[in-house]
Amino acid sequence: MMGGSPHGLPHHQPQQTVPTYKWMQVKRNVPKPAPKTDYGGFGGGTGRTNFTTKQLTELEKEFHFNKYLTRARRIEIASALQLNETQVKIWFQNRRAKDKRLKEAELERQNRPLYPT
Amino acid sequence: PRSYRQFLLTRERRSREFLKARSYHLGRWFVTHFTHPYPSKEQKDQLASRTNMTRNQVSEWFGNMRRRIREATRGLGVCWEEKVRVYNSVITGKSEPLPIESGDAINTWVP
DNA sequence: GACGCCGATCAATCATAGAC
DNA sequence: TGTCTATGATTGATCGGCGT
Repeated sequence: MMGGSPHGLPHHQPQQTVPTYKWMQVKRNVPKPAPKTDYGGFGGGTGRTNFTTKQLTELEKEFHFNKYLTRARRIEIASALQLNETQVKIWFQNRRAKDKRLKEAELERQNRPLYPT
Repeated sequence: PRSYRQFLLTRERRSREFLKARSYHLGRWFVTHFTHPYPSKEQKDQLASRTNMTRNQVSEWFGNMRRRIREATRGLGVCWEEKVRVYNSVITGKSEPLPIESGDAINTWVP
């Protein structure tokens, strides 16, 4: 496994005797979805958005019609659903990724009996 | 709202058989690559076949595990062995401990 | 330079199987 | 039988890289 090369790594540098595990320090910036215009201004721009069922339904419908959006279409949808263009864009990206995952999962199911039940 | 199919799939993949199969291989890989617990696509496939999981499930397992350990040992422990021990002590007896073994040689490769 | 896409990942949350 | 917890899965959003 691991075509890697386990070449020993000098754990102690002049400055740090403590091994540094960068993955432990990983920290993402807080999601900053621009709140909808108007609407009392502040929308608690912090945190992730919870799409409504209606919004998801419409997005899903659009996705089945087209997996990719044109700029114009994106603006239309964002406007109609009260979302940012970015949110719509990201939703489509995530949706395409999901589509891909599902397809791969489907293939795996065919290529591997598993789960004799 | 989940589909019934999804429900069955979820239940199936959480059976004891799968839980056992994966904890060892995935856990071992994790502790022996503690400096960079990010398996490549090929490595994920390998682990997936060993544990009868899908590549995505392996990815999810590592993602969840990295975060759990990150949170549990933030500011605690120094070397990887200490971190793993901290994690194994923080979790209750119900959790699956990381299978650390004395004399473990850790792969120190880092991108 | 900005913009969109993609692959991988994160972070918060959801949902459930198993323990009690 | 119902409650609680550990953990797999989902998903909006981020990060880095690449192509246009």
